[in-house]
Amino acid sequence: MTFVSSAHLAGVVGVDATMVRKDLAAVAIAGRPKVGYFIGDVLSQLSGVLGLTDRNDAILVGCGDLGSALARYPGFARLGLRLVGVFDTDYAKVGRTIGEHIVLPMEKCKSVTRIFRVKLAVLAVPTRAAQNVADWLVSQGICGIWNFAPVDLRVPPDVVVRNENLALGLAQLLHQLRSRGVALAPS
Amino acid sequence: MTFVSSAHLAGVVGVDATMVRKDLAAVAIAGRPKVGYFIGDVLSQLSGVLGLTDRNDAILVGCGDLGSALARYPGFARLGLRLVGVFDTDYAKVGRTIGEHIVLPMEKCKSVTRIFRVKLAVLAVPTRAAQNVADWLVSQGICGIWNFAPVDLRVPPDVVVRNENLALGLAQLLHQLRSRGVALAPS
DNA sequence: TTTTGTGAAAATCTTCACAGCG
DNA sequence: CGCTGTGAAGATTTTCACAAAA
Repeated sequence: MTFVSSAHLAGVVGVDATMVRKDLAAVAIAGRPKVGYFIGDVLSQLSGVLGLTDRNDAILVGCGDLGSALARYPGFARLGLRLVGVFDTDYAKVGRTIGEHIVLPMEKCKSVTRIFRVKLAVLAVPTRAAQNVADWLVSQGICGIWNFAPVDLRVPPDVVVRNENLALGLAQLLHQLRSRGVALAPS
Repeated sequence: MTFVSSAHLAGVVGVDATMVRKDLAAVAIAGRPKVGYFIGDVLSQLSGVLGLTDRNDAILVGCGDLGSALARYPGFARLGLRLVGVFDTDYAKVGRTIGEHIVLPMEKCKSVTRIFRVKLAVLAVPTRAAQNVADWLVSQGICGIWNFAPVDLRVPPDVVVRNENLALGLAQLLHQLRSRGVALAPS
């Protein structure tokens, strides 16, 4: 089983087989007639395209429940995300161990960011603090923010923000259920 | 400022103005020429379409870091999500207070689900336990699962699952940064 | 004149159909 | 044969252009 057909991939992912072939062709992954696609090729090429082959250094700011969960979240390591520092302003949390990390005081953030040339920050602070922290991070040279606070951050155009929109996800789920006629609260 | 134009909404959301008009028309929100759309209409109608006007009862299963964060996440209440029960199998956690909730033992889940006729479950258990818990929830009559474990759950076709794909979100952010030429790790 | 609402045009995305290759 | 690769057809989405309304 070192080869896989577009039809099989299509079945697993739940899309049309032609689509799979077109997409793989678009990222220059070639298959062989009669045989299919070499699984090694698919995996390595796809990883490359998605940027998972390089190591991705990042800092995590905010070690509340959500921050702690993220620091321990399984699978980030597999995606190449390496947290080179985990920070919180709350001195009660500083020194605590979270997964593999020890919480550092915010004061250390500047030097860690500079030493490791970190460009990416995971933001898991309370909503009211998010914009301020983001501004500060940007001034430190951060140019990518993975934002978990439910607020739209204002950043310069050269900074990329990805909002993890839990509220939106919930709305979509609710809508899907309702469109199937499921009542979510007893009348 | 009780009216808003499609052009203004388009600017805020970052899409074409015609698109805004088409979409609003699709959900039966009418505007008035020269004036625009009545903001009250837009908000109330849109809330209705998204199912945010009804109360949405749900249970939360799993009170680790992520579960705790979710139980406290601001904004769910505004979206109409009401957690009627918060559960964990770990007796060390049972009885603990998380935000407004008290952690209940899994044994109580069955009766709470039945009494409140809960159809929606938020799943925040360790990856290895997710499928088992999901199976059990479905057998209790749950028909919507908001899954935070990084695993594709196998459920009957009448059950709706929404995966909160943190890994995917990260991959997208990394890809965006790389396409802008940002190196995320020093060489 | 400004802004909605919408049919028509343009662009894009998806599927079909089949040549080519092993 | 079975499966890839791809041009053409089909479907859908987005944009354009303009009539109608206040």
